[in-house]
Amino acid sequence: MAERAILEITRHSQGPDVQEHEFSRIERAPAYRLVYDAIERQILAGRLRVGDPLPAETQLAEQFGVNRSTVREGIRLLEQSGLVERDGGKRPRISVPHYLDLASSASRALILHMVTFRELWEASMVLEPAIAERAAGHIDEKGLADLSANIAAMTAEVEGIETGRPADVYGFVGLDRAFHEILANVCGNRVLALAHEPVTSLFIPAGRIILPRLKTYRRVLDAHRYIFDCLVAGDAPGARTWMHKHMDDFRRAYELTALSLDTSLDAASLGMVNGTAQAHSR
Amino acid sequence: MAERAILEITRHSQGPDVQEHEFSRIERAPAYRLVYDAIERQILAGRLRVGDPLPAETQLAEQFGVNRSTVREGIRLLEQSGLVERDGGKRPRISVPHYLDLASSASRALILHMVTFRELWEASMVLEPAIAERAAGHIDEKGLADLSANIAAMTAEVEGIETGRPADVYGFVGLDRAFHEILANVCGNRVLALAHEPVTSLFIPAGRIILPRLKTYRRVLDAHRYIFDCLVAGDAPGARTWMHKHMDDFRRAYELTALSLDTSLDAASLGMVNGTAQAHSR
DNA sequence: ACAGTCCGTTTGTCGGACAATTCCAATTAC
DNA sequence: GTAATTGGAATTGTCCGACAAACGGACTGT
Repeated sequence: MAERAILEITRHSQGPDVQEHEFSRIERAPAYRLVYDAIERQILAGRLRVGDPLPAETQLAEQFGVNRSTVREGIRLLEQSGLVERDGGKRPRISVPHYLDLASSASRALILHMVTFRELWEASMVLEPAIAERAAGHIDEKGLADLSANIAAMTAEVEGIETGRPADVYGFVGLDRAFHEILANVCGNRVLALAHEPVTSLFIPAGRIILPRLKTYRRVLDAHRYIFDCLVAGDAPGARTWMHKHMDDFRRAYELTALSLDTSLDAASLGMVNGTAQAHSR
Repeated sequence: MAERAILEITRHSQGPDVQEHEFSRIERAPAYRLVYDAIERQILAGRLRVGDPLPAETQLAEQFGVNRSTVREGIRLLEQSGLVERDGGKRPRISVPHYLDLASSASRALILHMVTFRELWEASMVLEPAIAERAAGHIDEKGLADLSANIAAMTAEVEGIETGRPADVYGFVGLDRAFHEILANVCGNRVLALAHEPVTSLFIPAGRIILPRLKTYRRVLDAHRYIFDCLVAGDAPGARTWMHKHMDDFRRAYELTALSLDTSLDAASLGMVNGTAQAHSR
């Protein structure tokens, strides 16, 4: 019986609760947005469960009493907000957006707002040591293995560079980022991991500026090694301390490049286009 | 001359680089997504500037060589990702997503992943004191005025409650949230503000659980007052210390409700539906 | 200068159509 | 009996054409 009423669209037709002198702002949302809102509510309320396929477009159109095109536009909104996931040409399925996916678009927004390197560094001085500290108490076997592999790869890269091979800056920065990302994901706190993600993303352009100029590859690797050792030993204060030093190194290196801390990270220094393109191709 | 080539769509038609035995996975992104990618690139590259109106749908359809419906679906993706903004029935305009908008959907994602109160509290113990500390050095006249008004409103509310009036829990939690949000926005660091936003969002359901049970209204107000006084005096360490106490109070209160710190904040316990609906109706 | 009117443009929505896939189930081959 | 095939129904992606409503701007009358 409730089958028909599962999905209902609500035109927010401002009821007769208008004041006498003041008229409340008249709100007209397009139908495709109402479709989006309605389906979103069903998902958040749990009536449409994660993993289930989305009802067919024609069926939705019929239930909502709108055209299929309108329903499709609403579904696009859901798609971009991560609440439905389509895999190839298959039926789109209800899904829970992974918080880290959303963080990548947040970092894009930050770049467009031209945050400065100082802001990035300050935030990382707050977050990274806290994450390292907690990671010492929460890391598991797999996390340690991942970190170990990451350090091994970076070691190989650094030794290659020191024997004269041209540096693969992109690859190195990627390894650096991966190290910090692993830490965030094993620190046992998803809120911190989410808060941290834009920081790692923004470090990529910053790293690409610094590393080729100052060649601090070995120094980065050593810091990672010390942190790793602390994690193995379960030494939370040590992990925090080393991470703190590691981050402060980064600021000093940036200052040595003669770039002001208050210059903004702009989209030109990017890889940004690649970054977002990747984010959408799940 | 470049007028025609400003917007170009790239079908990723995997060239003839297929191996002999292995066929590389053919990738078919739907056209509406290619439209999205193409326009996004133009915006990030700065060829479509913020504030400009988006080209007309028919024009885009013609340039891309696809149907207008397809273009429209692509625009919906842009819309949800915040890169275009439509105000009423007017021409949609290119816009830069405000990072805080994106954070609200991130906090929704966190709820769906059932983060625990402990995670929320830990993250706030890291972020809130750091923000308070920085706010002491950066706050301006307007920020102080906003905080002052916020505290005045909360004072009125608390005094009303203490004279027997029934407590407006929703209103109080809203004021509490606003206080912390103002702080984040005047701390002079947008990365921290972004990282902080999901924390304030998630505190709303938590506050609604705690406050009516323990009636710690006065205690919250006092903490806000102490912090405010430190900000006025430019006392950064003091602001940090009081915020630290304020957050720790919150944990203790939560424990007193006999709820485990490791219970998750679920969508049911919160006006999440309202929250997101509000977020979209900018 | 200002208000009102007219008209082209643009968006929102509708209806229908069709190719390409996917899904599912019955059928066939072993 | 089980596995492979095949055929049709369902579904998505895309296209076409159409129209009402709202917006923007020019034009006009006062």
